[in-house]
Formats: sequence, structure tokens, C-alpha cells
Amino acid sequence: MKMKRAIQQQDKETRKKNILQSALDVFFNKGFKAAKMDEIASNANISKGTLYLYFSSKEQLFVELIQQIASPKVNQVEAMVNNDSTLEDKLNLFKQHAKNMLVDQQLPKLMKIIISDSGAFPELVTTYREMIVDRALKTMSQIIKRAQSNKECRQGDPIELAQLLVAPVIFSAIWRIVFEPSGATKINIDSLLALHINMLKQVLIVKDRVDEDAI
Amino acid sequence: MKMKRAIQQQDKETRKKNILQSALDVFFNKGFKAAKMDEIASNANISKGTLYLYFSSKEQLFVELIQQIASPKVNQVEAMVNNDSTLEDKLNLFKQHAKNMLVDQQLPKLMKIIISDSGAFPELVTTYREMIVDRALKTMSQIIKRAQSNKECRQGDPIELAQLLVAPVIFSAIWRIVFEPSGATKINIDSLLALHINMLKQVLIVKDRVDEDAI
Amino acid sequence: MKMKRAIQQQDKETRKKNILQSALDVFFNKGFKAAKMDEIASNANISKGTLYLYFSSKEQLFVELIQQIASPKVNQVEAMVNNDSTLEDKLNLFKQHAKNMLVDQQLPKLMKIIISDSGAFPELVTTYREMIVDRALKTMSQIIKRAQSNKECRQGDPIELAQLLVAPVIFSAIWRIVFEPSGATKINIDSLLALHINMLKQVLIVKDRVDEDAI
Amino acid sequence: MKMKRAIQQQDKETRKKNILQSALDVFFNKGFKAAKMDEIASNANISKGTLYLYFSSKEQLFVELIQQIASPKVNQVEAMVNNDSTLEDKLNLFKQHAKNMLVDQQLPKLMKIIISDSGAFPELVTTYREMIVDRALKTMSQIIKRAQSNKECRQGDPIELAQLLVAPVIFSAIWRIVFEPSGATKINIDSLLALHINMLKQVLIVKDRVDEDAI
DNA sequence: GATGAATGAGTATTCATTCAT
DNA sequence: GATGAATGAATACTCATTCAT
Repeated sequence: MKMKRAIQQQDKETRKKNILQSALDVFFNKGFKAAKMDEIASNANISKGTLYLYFSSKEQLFVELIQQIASPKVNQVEAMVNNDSTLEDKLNLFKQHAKNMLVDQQLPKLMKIIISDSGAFPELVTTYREMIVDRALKTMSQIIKRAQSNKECRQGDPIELAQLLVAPVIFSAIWRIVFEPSGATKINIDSLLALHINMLKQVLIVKDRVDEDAI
Repeated sequence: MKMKRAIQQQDKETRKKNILQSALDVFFNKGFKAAKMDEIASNANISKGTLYLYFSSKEQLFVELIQQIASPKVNQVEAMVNNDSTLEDKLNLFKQHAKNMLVDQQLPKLMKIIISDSGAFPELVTTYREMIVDRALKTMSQIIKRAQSNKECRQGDPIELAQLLVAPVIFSAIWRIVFEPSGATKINIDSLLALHINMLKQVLIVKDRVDEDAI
Repeated sequence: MKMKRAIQQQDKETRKKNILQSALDVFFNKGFKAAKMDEIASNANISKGTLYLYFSSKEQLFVELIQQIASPKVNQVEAMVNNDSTLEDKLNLFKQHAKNMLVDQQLPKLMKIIISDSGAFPELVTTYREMIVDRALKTMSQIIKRAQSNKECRQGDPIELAQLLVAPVIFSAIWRIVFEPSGATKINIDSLLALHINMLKQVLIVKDRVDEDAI
Repeated sequence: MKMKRAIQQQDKETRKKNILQSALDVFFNKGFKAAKMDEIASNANISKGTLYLYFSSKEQLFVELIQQIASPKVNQVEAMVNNDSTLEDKLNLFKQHAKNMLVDQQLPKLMKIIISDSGAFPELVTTYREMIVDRALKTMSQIIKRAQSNKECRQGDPIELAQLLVAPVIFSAIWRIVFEPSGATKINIDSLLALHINMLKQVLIVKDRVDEDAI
């Protein structure tokens, strides 16, 4: 059965979105090499030929998929720092963003794809890291650095502190993506992140009174 | 040139080890689907045909590889709990084990393979998780639970505390495996784990009474 | 952008001519199999769909192209014989016709197509041969035969003499079509044909005086 | 049914020859684009996979085929000039070589392939032309030039004379390759070449003195 | 009538697996 | 036991043809 034609530019964009969504599923489940263009096409309810009207090759589809997903996330990450509340507020905000990201799953799925196909697409890993990962960690470490100069935060390498802040989010992402589908106990994201952030606040945030700090 | 025949049982085992090591490299770098039996064979200095004298199929080689690597790790993990020192000692020990694991890279590589091919081998993920991950987390959480009943450790869900304990190790593993080859700043494992464990000690360990500690 | 409708019969014919011209270029450059309908269409400034309003298939377009080009040539060839001048005049006329044909290139291009796709279209080769080649050779051989009975021309198989007359034209056509585009020294058609015809005249034409002929 | 294995280097060469022979047939009949690797393989009584053990791609097979056929011909052509007999002897020798070439058909088939796929492989045309065609024509024109300086041959551009010498051979090749399979009257090569060479001798060869000739 | 989006049969190429040597 | 030549199923990609707009 023939698909309705996408004559309008708008329809074409929609069609492209459908294909990218289907591609995300298939690349995510199978990895680049094992993903079949046929499967991506039929999951998007189009024929193989139509796929090639929108993307000139498997590789181009793959690369564009990564970019489409990754791009909007950059700003979200950056948004967190343009906000001059207290460190505590920022940690709370981070918790919220992290939760959304984990629930939405797009970024975790992307992460899984990147991990899987890092060997075959080293440039992609570089791009993704520079665009998202380095940026996010840099943003976080700047927040911490600023808080440290305010005496709001305890001392310690800001980059390593940012890594420790982020680690449980990565852990949760992998858990959900890799282990839960195979029957693992589900992680309670809310609870885990709350515990994580609470503990961090306890160690990081300097209480105003000098004497309390004197451990 | 023909390879020497592996007449002795011992030689056979050595040959198998070589193949598995080669397979680990190739599966790790390419993923299951993109890995070529030819490459695994030639990296092990044997012919393609010989490969099939030791493993009946690519899939069987893959499965056996996972098991061969995973099995010995189970005991290492379990060893940590058979030791009734203080929580602080145990956290130090964990730090040491974690560092070794990250330096040795076998387990991180296995982790990458599992993540990559989880879609194609769900049973394998289950096995790996039950054998290693669940066991490790359960062990950690038991340590914490015990410490909590000793009043040595603050309250909080022991499983989630174990997850937070483990998270930076996972993070470091992924960083080293995925990002460092593509040019990321290298993680200082020692320093990061030290910071992590120190912070954890600060929040978790209950200082009983000042005088007891001072002995 | 939509093309103007070819409402008038005249427009239709023009459109068809355009398509055939475009098809000639493409079939000539690529051969039947490698020629793309898309390219033929866009070179004719119409859409792929429109092509099918004029020709029901690639094959039909091909066949019709051959016929369209070949047909008018038949009469040109035949025209040469309906002319009762001397053999020398006829050879001069042949030289002129040959030169025009080589300069115009349509027939040489057709020849290249026929050679290339003879395997796939044997009936076409038959048609083309019967319509053009056999006819031309027969015409030539009749001229020669007639001249022989006039004692204007030396003896010898008229068909073979016709073939030898034509051979340098075929040679020149191939040279121009195949070799010149890849950098070969250009043939000087005028000069080559003049030499050819002069030499032929020397051997063929019987000078009036009996004693000179007595070799 | 599996083919016997080519273990010895010699067997491999034989296998390669078989494939090239099959490829010649198929490329000759269909042209490069329409030729199917499957057909080449099955005509050589091997599987498609085996083809790729000997040639890495269709294009490489094509190029190697051209070279394999063309290379040995170069020397044959050159051989004609290393011989300091009279021009008449050389023309007779040429007649003989030309006949052999036409009967053997390998070079005519190659010529047809070159003509057909000249558009897609311009470098190949260049190579073939430089290796064979230019060389042959240059050889012929040198023979003529030398004969002209000996006063053995009449004046005229040696290159054009060489082209006229060669033209009927090209004509015959095309006739046999393209027209005879579709039912054309067969050319009598012997007779046509004899007539051609005789006529050439008449115009070209300068009879020194009547009495010398009369011995 | 004209368009070009959609289709799917057709083809080059790869690679796990077999098995004659 | 070891080898690597042979196989053919599997898969990315192309392009003639159709037909909704």
C-alpha cells in the first residue's frame, strides 16, 4: 500500500521526523552495523526506496540522527548556569533536569548508541563529547567554582566534583537502558537522585557559621 | 604456514585463551555484528577454520567469552564482604578494587560489549547482571546494611547507597572506554575515587563519640 | 515549477524532439543500461513523469530514437545513386556526404549506440543494418557495378569495393567518437577523405586510353 | 555443487583465466553496466563469492580484463616493423596479422568493449589507445615514412596513409562483431584484405624502373 | 496535462560457515 | 588437526515505473 505523499515542505519535515524516530529505535536496539535499512523503513511505514529520498545513506541517516537529538540538548544543559540563585537551588534544578532526561530517554538512548558505535565513528564521539558532555561538565564545574569563590561550596577540584555530581545520572541511564529491559529491579529515579543530591549538599554546601565548618 | 597442532590438552587451553583474548578485542571494538571471524582468527594467529575447531559459531564464541571473563570477577566482588573490618576499611578496600578493575580494563570492556549488544542478547544481559551486577550491588548493600545496624553508618536505603557508591566507577569506566580514545581529557582515577570515597565517608560514617575515635 | 502544457500538436512534436535529442546524448554517453530516465528527462527540461506521457518505457524510447534518427538518413544515402554523372563525380559526392555525416555526428553517435547495445537489442541491429548499412552498401556497390559495366571502373567485387570505400568513414567516426574525447590527436577529416578518395580514383577509374590500362 | 579447490598457485592462475574469459564474454555482450557478476560467475562455473576471491570488484575485473587482453597485443603490433624487407613484404605481413586478429576475435571484442564503455572509463580508453592504437598507427606510419625516404613509396602524409591502411580492418572487426551475429552477409576476410592490400600496393608502391621489375 | 513522491525488483558486495586437501 | 578456498544468504543502495496531487 502506498504511503500518502509528502508534497508540502511541512509534510516532508514530518516524514523525516518519523524516519529519525524509527532510526533511533533501530540503531538503539541493534547498533549501527546490525541495523537494517529495511527495518527502519518499515517501522516508519515507508518503503526502502523512500528512505533514500530523505537520507542518502545509512551513515548519513545515523549521523543526522545523532545531531538532531544532540543539538537541542546543548542549550538545555547550558541553561542551568544562567541563573544566579544559590548552589542549593542549582543542585535542585540539576536534579529536576536529570530526572526529565532520564524519563524522556532520548539522551540515554543516544548515549547507548554512542557507546556502542564509538569504535566505528570516532569523529562522532568527539563531536558528541565536545557538544554535550564536555559542555555539560564544564557548565557544572563553573557553577561549583563560582560557589567555591563565594565560600558557598567546600574546596575540591571543580571538574572532579562535577563528574561525581553527574555519575549517578549516567549510572541510572545505563541501568534503565541496559538492565531494566532484561528484568532488573527498576530504579526509583526520584528517590535515588534525591538521596544523591541530599548527600552532596551535606558535603559540599558550607553553612554560614564559621564554627560549624570547623571539622 | 600451518600452525603447530595443539595436541596437548594444555596447548588447547592456551589456544582457546588466545582466541578469547582476540575475540574480546574485536567484539569490544566492533560490536557483535561488525566483528569479523576472520579478524578474530588472524589476531589469534590461527586460520578461520581453526576457530571453528574451538567454537562452533560466532554466537557461541561470544557467549563463552562473556562467561569466561565474567566468572572470575564474581568471586573478587564477593571477597570484599568476607572481611569484618570497619566500614571505613571496607570503603578503602572498595576504592582499591575499583581502581584495579578500571586499570585492568577487562571488566570495563566487557561492560561496553554488554551495553552494545544488549539488544541482540537479552539473555546474556540477564546472566551478566545476575552474576555480576546484582551480586556486587547486593554485596555492597549488605555491607552498608550491616554498618547501619552497627550504627557505624547513617540511615538511607542500602541499595541506593550502594548504587551511589558504584556510580562513579561506572562513569569512569565509560569515560575511559568511550571518550578517552577520542581525545577527551584523561580522568585521574586515583584522585577521583579518593575524592568520591572521602565525601562518602563524610556523609555516611557516624562518628560515635569523639573519645572512642581518639584512641 | 510546472512546465507549460503541450496543448498544441505542434508543441507536442517539439517536446518529443527535445526528448529524443536528450535521449540521444544520454544513450550515446552511457549506453542503454546505464542511461537514466531521470537524466534524459532533466536534460529535456521536463519531469520524469512527463517522459512517460510521450514514451511508454525506456526501451520504447530507445527503439523510437534509433528509428527517428535512422529513417531520414536512408533517403540521403539513396539519393547518391539517382544521379547519372561520372564515377568520379559520384566519389566526390560521397566524400562530401561522408564529411557532412562526420561533422554532424548524429549518425556516428547512433553507430556507437548500435555497437554498444547490439547485444541487448539484436532486432534493432538487424533493422538498422537493413535500413541503413545494407542499403548504403548496396547503393554504393550498384554505383560501382554500373561504372564497371561502363568500363569506367576497374574490375573487382563491387560489394567489397564498396566496403573499402566506406571503411575510412567508419574509422573516422569511431576515432572522433571514442578516441578524440580521451585526448587523441584530432583527425583531419577533409584531408583524410581527400587522400582516400584520390587514391581510390587512381586505382578504380579507368582512363579512356586502352594502352594505359594494360597493366 | 562445490568447485574443486584451487590450492596451487598454478590452479589459481587457471581459475583466474577462466574468470577473465567468462568476463570477456559477458562484458562484450552486455557492456560494463549491464553485465552481472552473477552471470560472469556462473559462466565460469563458480559462485559469486569465489569471484571476489580473485577480483575485488566489478570495476577491477573489468580493468584487469582489458589489460590482460591488450598487453600481449602490443608486442605483436611492434613486431611488424622489426623486419627490414620491402614495403610490399610488409604489407603482406600486415595482411596476415590483420587476418589473424580478425579470426581470433579477442582484439575485436576488446575494441567493442572499449567503444561501448568509453564514456564510463575515459582513462581506460586513453590507456588502450596509447598502448595499442597509437602504437600500431605509429609503427605503420614509420614503415611508410621509411619506404618514402627509400623512394619505395609514393608521397602523402604517413599517418593518414597508415589510417587508411588500418581502416578496413576496423571496418571488418565491427562488421563481424556487430552485424554478423544479427544476420548480415558474412565478410570474406581473406578476399577483402587481399583486395585492399592489392589496391594499396598499386597506388603506393613506386616501380623503380620497368626493366628491373621485369625480371 | 505535468509533476515528483513512492515503490520494490534488481545487483554488487560481504562474511559466517563448510569441507576438501 | 589445520588450512583457506568455496559457497550463498543477507543487505545497502539504485532506478524504471506508477499514480496521487
